[in-house]
Amino acid sequence: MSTKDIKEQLKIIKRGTVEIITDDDLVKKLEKSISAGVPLKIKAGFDPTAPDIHLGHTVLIHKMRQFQELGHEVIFLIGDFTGIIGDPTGRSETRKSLTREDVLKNAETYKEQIFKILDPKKTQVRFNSEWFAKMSAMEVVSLGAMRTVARMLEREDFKKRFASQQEITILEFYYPLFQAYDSVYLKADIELGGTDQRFNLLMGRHMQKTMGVEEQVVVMMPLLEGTDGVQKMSKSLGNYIGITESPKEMFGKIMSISDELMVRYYELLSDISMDELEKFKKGIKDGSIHPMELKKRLASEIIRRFHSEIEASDAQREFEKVFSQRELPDDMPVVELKWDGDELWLPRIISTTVPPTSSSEARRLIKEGAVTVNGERVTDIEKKLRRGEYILKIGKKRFVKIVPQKL
RNA sequence: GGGGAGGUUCCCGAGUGGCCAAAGGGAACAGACUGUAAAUCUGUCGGCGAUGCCUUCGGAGGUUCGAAUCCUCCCCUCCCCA
Repeated sequence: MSTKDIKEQLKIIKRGTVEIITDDDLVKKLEKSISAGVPLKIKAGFDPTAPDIHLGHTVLIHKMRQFQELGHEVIFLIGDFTGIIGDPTGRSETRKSLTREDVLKNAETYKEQIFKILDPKKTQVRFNSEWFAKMSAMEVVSLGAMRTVARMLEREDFKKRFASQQEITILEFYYPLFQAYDSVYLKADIELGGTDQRFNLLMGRHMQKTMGVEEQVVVMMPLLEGTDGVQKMSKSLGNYIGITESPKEMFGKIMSISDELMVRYYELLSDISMDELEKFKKGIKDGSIHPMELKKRLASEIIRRFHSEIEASDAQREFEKVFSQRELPDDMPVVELKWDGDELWLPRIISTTVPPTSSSEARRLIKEGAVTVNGERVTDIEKKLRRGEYILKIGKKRFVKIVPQKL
């Protein structure tokens, strides 16, 4: 059990949150927990639809870790049952149901990844099919009595779909009810979720109250902005940093975020304390700390978590070498090139060795001064190269080593 | 079942007979500035050894010297009425 007092606990719990419903209930729960020496049950549900976990998903997991460190009991709930229904949240159209096999496969991926953040020994992994699979029809139907259709239609996405005459199946109406029942069954003290989960989280409170279980406190976390700093991180927007990406890619992506976003990432993804973060902010303001140094530190911390200490420092060294000192990277793709005659036209060489490039594209790049051959910038689109070895650099980050194909 | 709107290059979206490889915005890619910052500014943004040629505007035909634009049929999406 946590030795920290309520004030300290609250400070940690509130870090990065958007809203807590309600603060008073949270304080009461903590008081009770401390006096009785019983940890709180923290529940967070995950819909096993996303095998590609990115940093945005880890915000919640990170918050779970913090609860774990405070000595509370963390339940990582995999919604294998509800995953088959498909959460309609945020969808403008009916979601396709996943097959049972998909769900289980994705759940495995989740388990693999979350323990890079959570302590496996202190984490309960549960599947909600555990209780739903054996529920009687009677019980299921009775869940439907929990809410009226009018209340259901208050939810923004349902409202929109209903108004625009798109279909909403009764099955989808059941999703929030099932999620809420998870909280009832587990007797959750706190449920964590993103701001987009508001309706479902509150449904949990409602159902617990109705069914005579103490109401859970709802802790809502923000949806992390992607690398563009504006829209939420998502794979479809291409602004994500996946946690299985290579250390090199991760380092590069993190270094390219804005300073403001870096502060945000520190708050939501880093282990450093808020006090330390305050010092950082001051340092940036008065110029005593260079933001770039802090960004490197952040990148390093994140890579260490998902890869290793060594890979983190390698990634940093490589980054400094290539981008700060403008030297060549340790390894670059080597392409064998067949020379038909003595000389080959440079745009031709580029289009055949740098994958998504046409010769038109290559001409443009040359005109724009983006192309370097053995360190020399080339701006003549008529340039030809004699048979031999060359190192091409296209833009800031694309390198290719050309070697003649053996005869 | 009846009525209406529409499908355009990665996305949004103009264009309604030649001046259209197709406005504008976004994304992306480059260059400058830097800290690979972000922001900003500038340029590029179908293909081709190219002041020209080829392929693109839902699909298939047709009219025309000439079509993304007009006609016919088909496919798809959305809205209204029942």
